[in-house]
Amino acid sequence: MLPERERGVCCPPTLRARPEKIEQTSEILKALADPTRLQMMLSLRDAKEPVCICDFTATFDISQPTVSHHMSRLREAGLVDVTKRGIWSFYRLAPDLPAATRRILNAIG
Amino acid sequence: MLPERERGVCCPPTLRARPEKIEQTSEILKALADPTRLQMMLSLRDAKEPVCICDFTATFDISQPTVSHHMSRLREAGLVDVTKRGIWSFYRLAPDLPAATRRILNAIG
DNA sequence: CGAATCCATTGACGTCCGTCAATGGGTCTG
DNA sequence: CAGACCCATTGACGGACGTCAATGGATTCG
Repeated sequence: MLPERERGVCCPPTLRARPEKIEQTSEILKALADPTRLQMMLSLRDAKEPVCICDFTATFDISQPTVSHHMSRLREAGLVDVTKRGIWSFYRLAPDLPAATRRILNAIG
Repeated sequence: MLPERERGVCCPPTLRARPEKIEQTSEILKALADPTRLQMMLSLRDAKEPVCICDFTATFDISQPTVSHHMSRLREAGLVDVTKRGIWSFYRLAPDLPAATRRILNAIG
C-alpha cells in the first residue's frame, strides 16, 4: 500500500550514510566498474600468488600500455599493491583492504 | 615466496568467470558507481515504502531532470522499478533483483 | 476550462574514460 | 657493451557521462 500524499508535500528519504562515505564508496565502485579491471580484481582475489603484468597482457586482448593503465587506476583507488622483482611487476590485492571493500569483492561471484 | 620465472615465460591467470558474466556485473557496478545513484539505491534498499522522484529532488542538490535521468539509468540496469500513482512516480528496488546484486548492495554499508 | 504540480525527454556543453602507438627507463643475458 | 625483454608514461582520439535549461505531456484542483 502506497502512502497517502498531499499535493506538493514531500517526505525526503533519510540519508543514513555520510556524503563523504558515499563519495568514497563510489570511487571504489568506479574502479571496479570496467570489465577488464573487474576481471583483474577477481583474478587477484583468487590468486594464491601475486600476478605480473605480462600475465594479464597475455590473457586479455588489450595492449600492454592499457593493462598498465588499468593497474594504475586500481592502485590509485587503493585496491592493489605492487612488488617489483627483477624485470617483473607483481600485483596483489592491497593487504589493508577495508572490510566493506572486501565484502563487495566477495559478493560479486 | 614469489614464483620463479624464465625470461619471456608467462603463466596467464585462470579466468574463472565467463566474459559474459563479467560484462553483466560491470554494467551493474557502472550503474552504482555514481554518488547520487549510489545514495538513491541505498535509500531505496532501506526504505519501507516506494519513494517518489519529488522526494529525491528535495533531498539532493541537483535539478529534477538530473534526478529523472539517474533513475532512468537505474531502471535500464534493471535495479529499480516504477509505479505511477496520480502525478507521482514511485520507485523501489526491482523485486526480482539477482542474488549477487543484492549481496553487493548489502555489502556496501 | 485554467492554473499548478510532477515528471520524462531533448539538446547542449564540458569532463572523464578506455584505448592505442610511440617513447624511454630498468634489468637481465650473452 | 649490445640486444632483448618488461613495464610505465605521454599524447592523442572517439565515445560515454553528469549536469542543466527548456519543453511538453499527464494529472489534479478550483
